[in-house]
Amino acid sequence: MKDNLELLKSYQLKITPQRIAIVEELASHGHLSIEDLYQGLLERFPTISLATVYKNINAMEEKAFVQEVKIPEQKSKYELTKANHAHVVCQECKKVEDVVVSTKVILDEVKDVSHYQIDRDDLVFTGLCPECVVRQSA
Amino acid sequence: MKDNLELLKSYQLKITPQRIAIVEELASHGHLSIEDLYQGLLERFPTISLATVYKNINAMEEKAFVQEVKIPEQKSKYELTKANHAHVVCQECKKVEDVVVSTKVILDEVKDVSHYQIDRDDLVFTGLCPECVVRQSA
DNA sequence: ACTTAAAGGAAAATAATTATCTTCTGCATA
DNA sequence: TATGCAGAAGATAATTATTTTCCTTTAAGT
Repeated sequence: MKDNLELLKSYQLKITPQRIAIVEELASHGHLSIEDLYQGLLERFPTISLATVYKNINAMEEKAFVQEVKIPEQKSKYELTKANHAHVVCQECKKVEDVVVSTKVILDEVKDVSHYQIDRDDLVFTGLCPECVVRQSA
Repeated sequence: MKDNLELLKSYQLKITPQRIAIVEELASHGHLSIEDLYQGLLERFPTISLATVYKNINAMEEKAFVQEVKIPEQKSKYELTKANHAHVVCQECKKVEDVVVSTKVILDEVKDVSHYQIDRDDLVFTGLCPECVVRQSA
């Protein structure tokens, strides 16, 4: 994961072992809550402070390096900023995944109906993932 | 607002002056945070407890009478449950409004791409409301 | 290597939410 | 209409979540 170092640098964030670990956690797990991150990092840094996680996530959000994802009925998750995308959430196993869908049609309609100038969209679709669908019907 | 009484009853929520007030606040203001509600109710019930607001909102959410709306960079807002709709948020004046848009196209695409069974969608579009657009360019 | 601004860690301070307990009240029923 | 009770309100304490402070350590430029 050498890229992560470059990536952090390019966002003007000082590179520290804790920050590298946060990025690696996010890169490998995708969507994590503050508590998830803290638990994950504790294994590598037994003395890490919860405040460090908060401070870093806030700093990274500040620099738009990570983004908060607000999900119904769940605590916020964080992900590395990437190309705009929507999220699907499984209400059964709680997993969160990215989905790339075309938003042009709905965006046009929203602009048309609301007369707002839209700069950002946060789309969360909740339901059952394929695995939990079969589990349900079983 | 006589309907509100019937409405509360139909959701098996005991009718109290505080609850009527909460419903009226939500009905007239649309989207309110816990704090907004508390401040609003304080004028009518100088002794109301913040815990009462929390307990009632939770009870109402439980019964699906109200719904939480999670908005980027803001504290959660609550609204009376109504026909499914999306939200537009002005990043300048912070106002939140409902927008009714067709979700069929995007829903189909999400289902197609993710293979999830989708039961719910939470769509939030952020930008500038018409008033703030003109204010910006002025 | 040396310097310094910034990051980490521990703990305290705030904020947000929930729980507990007592008193009060909506409302079903006699 | 009177009465009993489940559930609601209010006050407060207890939890939980998040942010800030303060001091020590460290990344990174010179």
